[in-house]
Amino acid sequence: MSELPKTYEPQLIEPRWYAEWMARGYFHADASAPKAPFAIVIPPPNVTGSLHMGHALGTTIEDIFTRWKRMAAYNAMWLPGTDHAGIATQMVVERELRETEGKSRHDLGREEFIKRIWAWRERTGDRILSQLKTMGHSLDWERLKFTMEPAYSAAVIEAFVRLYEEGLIYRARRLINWCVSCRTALSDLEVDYDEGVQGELYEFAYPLADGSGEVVVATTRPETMLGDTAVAVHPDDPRHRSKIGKIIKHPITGREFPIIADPVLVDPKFGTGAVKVTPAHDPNDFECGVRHGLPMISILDEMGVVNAEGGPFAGLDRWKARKAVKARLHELGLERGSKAHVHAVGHCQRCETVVEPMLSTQWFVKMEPLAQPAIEAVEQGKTRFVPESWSKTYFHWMRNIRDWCISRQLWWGHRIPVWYCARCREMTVARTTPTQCQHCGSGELTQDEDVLDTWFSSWLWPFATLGWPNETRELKTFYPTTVLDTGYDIIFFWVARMMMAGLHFMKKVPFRTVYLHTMVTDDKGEKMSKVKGNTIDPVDVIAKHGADPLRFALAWLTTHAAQGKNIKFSMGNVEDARRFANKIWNATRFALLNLEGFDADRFADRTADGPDRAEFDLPERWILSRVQRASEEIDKALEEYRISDAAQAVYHFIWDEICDWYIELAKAALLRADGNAEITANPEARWRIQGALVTALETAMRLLHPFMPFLSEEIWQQLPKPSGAPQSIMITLYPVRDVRFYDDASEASMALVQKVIVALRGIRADKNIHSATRVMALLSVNDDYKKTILEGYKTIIAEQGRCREVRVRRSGASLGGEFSLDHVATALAGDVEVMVPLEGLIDSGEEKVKLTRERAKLVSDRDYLARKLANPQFVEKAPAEVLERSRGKLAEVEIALAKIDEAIVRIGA
RNA sequence: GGGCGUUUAACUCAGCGGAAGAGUGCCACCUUCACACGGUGGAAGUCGAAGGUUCAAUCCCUUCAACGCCCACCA
Repeated sequence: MSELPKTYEPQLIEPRWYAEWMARGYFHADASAPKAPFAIVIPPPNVTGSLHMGHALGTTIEDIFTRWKRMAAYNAMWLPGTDHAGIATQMVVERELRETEGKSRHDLGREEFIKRIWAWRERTGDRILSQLKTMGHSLDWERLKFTMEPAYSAAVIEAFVRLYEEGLIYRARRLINWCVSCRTALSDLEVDYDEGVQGELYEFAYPLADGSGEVVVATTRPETMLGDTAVAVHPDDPRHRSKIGKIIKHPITGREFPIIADPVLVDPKFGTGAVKVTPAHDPNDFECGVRHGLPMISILDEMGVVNAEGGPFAGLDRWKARKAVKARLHELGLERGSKAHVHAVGHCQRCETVVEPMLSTQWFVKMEPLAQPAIEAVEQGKTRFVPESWSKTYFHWMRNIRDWCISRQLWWGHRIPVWYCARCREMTVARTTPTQCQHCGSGELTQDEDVLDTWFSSWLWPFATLGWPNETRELKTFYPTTVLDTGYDIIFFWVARMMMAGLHFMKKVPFRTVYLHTMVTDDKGEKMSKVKGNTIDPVDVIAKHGADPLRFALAWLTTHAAQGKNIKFSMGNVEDARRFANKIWNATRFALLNLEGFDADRFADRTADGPDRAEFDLPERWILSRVQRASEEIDKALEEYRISDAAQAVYHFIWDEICDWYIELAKAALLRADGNAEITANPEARWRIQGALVTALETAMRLLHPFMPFLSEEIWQQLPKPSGAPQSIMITLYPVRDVRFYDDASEASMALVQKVIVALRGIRADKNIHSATRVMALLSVNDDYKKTILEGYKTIIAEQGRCREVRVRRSGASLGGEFSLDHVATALAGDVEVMVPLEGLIDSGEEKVKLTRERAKLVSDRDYLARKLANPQFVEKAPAEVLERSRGKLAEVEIALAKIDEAIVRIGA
C-alpha cells in the first residue's frame, strides 16, 4: 500500500485524471450501443464567454446526472457545444477592433469583419471549453458543436425555409423594439423593463385648426408629438365628445390631423382623457393607427436622432429633442402642466440603452400554431417540469404568445436565406444561393442583409446537434433527450422555443424533463457582476480549492428552485466542502494504514450473499447494512432530482457513520484483533473489519463520484479491490441497495449501544473528566433483551465510553458492592439508566437540580402522551402506526421517569 | 394591473399532517497513535400575524403583513 500525503491536495490529483478518462474514451457514448439512452445537451455557452458561477452550477448538475446515469449502465451522452451569440460576440469583437486598430466594423466591411470574428473565435473561443474540462465534466467531446458551423447553419436555413413555406414565417412592416445603440431590431424578450422609473407626465395643448379651442393631452414622451397624427378621446367622455371629428393644427409642423374616438386606446380616467397618437413610436398608438388608418410618421432615424420629419428639431437626438420640444411648447404658451409619474422603461438586454419602438420591416415567426402543441405536450405530461411549479410560468407565456421578430441588423449570424429581385421585386427563399429569381427568372438577385436572431438557431439545439435534418443514428438513439437542465431565466428564450421547434420539426418533445436550477448570487443575495466587483470566479476557486469542492458546494446548495429565490454562494461553502474532502482523504489514510494482509477476493467471496450474521461482529454488520441504506437514500434522492439531499446524504454517511462511528469502532477492534489490547485477541476478526471498512469506503466513493469525480477516483484507485475489478470508478456500477445486507436487528442494537455511549460521554463532559481517566459504568435496563445486547457489547461501550468496567443489571437488582450510591452521576439513554460512580466529583445538590429538571421534562412528555392516548377520538381515528408509536413512547417515558425518580431518591439530600 | 414565490435556530437553508432538522457560527473540554481542514459534549426556534378545518397543523384553508421574482402597450 502506498502511503497518502497527510492532507488532501486537489492540485495534485485533478489534472491527472481528466486526461486519463479522455484517453480511455469514457466520455464518449456510442449511438449504437445496446443500452438504454440517457441524453443531455449542454445549454451552449456563448463563444465569447468565460466560465462564471452560473455555468459552473448548471454544468455541475448536468455532470452529476450524466455520471450517475453512466454508472447506472445507461448509454449516457452529454453533448457539448457553444453558441455564436450574435450581438454579444459582434460587440466584443467590435470593441477589440476599436481598441486595437481604432476601426469600426464598417471600416472593414462585412466580409472582412466576419473573418475577424472567426479568427477571434479561433484564438479565444475555446477558453470556456477548457474551463469546462477543469470542472471535471464528462462531456462527449467527439460531438462538440457550434451554432455557426456549416452543418448547423444548414439546419438553421432548413428550419427557416420550411417555416416560410408553411406560412409560419413572414415579412412585415410593424412596430418593433429597436436598439439605437446596437442598431438592430430586438424581440420582445430582449427588452428588459426597469420597473418603476420616476418620470414625468407632461401636459400640453393642441390648438384646434378652426381656432375654437384646444385639447390638452398628457405624455411621458413630449418629443414624439412631432410624429403625432391624431388625438384620441373616449367616445363616451362628455368632456371631449363634442370635439370628436374636429381638426388639430400641429403647432410645430403645421400638419393637420383629426380628433378621433377610440375606446380601446383611451382610458377616460387617466390623464386628461385625451391621448396624443404617435403610431410610429408607440405600440398602442400603432394599433390605434391601424384601426383608424392613420398616417404613420417615423420621426427618428436608426440612431435615435430626429429626422427630417421633425422639422426644426431634425438632427437632435431623442433626449435633446425632448427638451427642445418642451421649450418650444413653453414658448408657444401651450404647456399645461407636469406631474410626477412612475412607469416602466424598456432597455436593451445587451447594452442597456433605452429601447425605441420603431416602425420597421422585419421577419417574424407566427407563434400561435407552434405554441399549441407545446402547451398540450406539457399538459399531457410528455415533458415534465422540475420543480413542477414552473409549468405555470411556461403555460402563461405560451398562452399569451406573440409573434417573434427574428431578423437582426447585424453581421454575425445566419444570413436570412431570402433574395430580392431587382427586376420584379419578388422574393426568392432558398436553401442554397439561387442563380435566378423564382418569379421572373432574372439573375439580378440581392440577398437580405439581415441575420437571424441567435435564438433562432438555439431553438433547434436538441436535434440540430444530432444531425437534423438528416435522419441519423444519433437522432434515433438520443432524441428526445432525457433531461434539459437550465436556469429559469431562459424558460421563454430557450426552453419554450425548443419545445415548439422540437414538436414542429421532430414531431416529438425535445426532452422528457426540464430541470430548472436557480440563479447564483453572492452571499448577500446580490446578483454577481463584474461592475459591482462581487463575482466569485470559478476558475479562481478551482485553482485554490479544486473542482471537487466547488462542485460539492454547488450540489449541496442546489435545492428546488422557487420563484424569487436564489443560491447565496460564498467561499465558505467551498471551504466546507474542502474540509469534507480532507476528511475523506484522511479516513482513507487510516484504512490504508490498517489493511496489511487484507485479501479483497476472499472478503468478496465470503460476503457474496451478505455477511454471515453469526460470524460478523455488530459493528461490521451495522456498517454493511448502513452502506445499503445510504445507497438507497442517495439513489432515490437523485432519481427525484433532490440534488442537495443526495449530496448531504453522502456527506452524512461518510462523516457521521463511517468516520465518527465505524472507524472509531474499527480502531479499537483492530487493536483487539492484533492482540495489542488487554482484551482477548481475535486475529480472525481482522479481515472482516478490514473488509467492512474497505467496502464502506469503496461504496461511498462510488456514491460520491458524480459529485466529486476526481477525489473519488483517486481514493477508489488506492483501495484494494477484488481481482477483475474495472480500471476506473467511472465504469463501475452506481450503488443501489442490496437488501441482503440489510440488518434491522443490528441497526437497532447498534442504535442502543450508541445511545449508551453518547450518554456516557455526556456524563464525562458534564463532570469534566479527562479523556485518560477510565470510569466504571453501571447500566440499568428494564428488559432482558436490552440487557443481553448491552452485556454482549460491553467491550464496545467500554472502549468508546472510556470505561474500565461496564456492568449491566435489571432495574432494582443489586448494584454490586463497590458502587457508592451517594456519588453517582446519572444520565438516561432512552429508557436505559447510565450511572457513573464518581467519588468526590459529585455535588449532590447540583446533581439533584439537574435530575429534577430532566424529570420535569419527562413528566410533561408523559402527560402529553397520556392525554393523547386517553382521547377516544385519537385512539379511534389515528392510524395504527401512529398509535403504536405513541404507546411505545409513553412506555419508554414512564420507565425513564421511574429511573429518574430512583436516582433522585438515591441522591437524597 | 395580473401571476408566482418566500417568511423555520445568530446566518444560510431543508422539512410540509402526527409534539422541529442540517451546514456554518456560538459555548465548554480535548495537542486520544486518519484528519485541529480534527474529536467529544452542549446552548440555541411561541416554524411571519390572526382566524378556521382536523383526534392532531410549521405543514391544509381564509385573511393580513413584510420581502422577492415574473408577465403586461395604460398615454
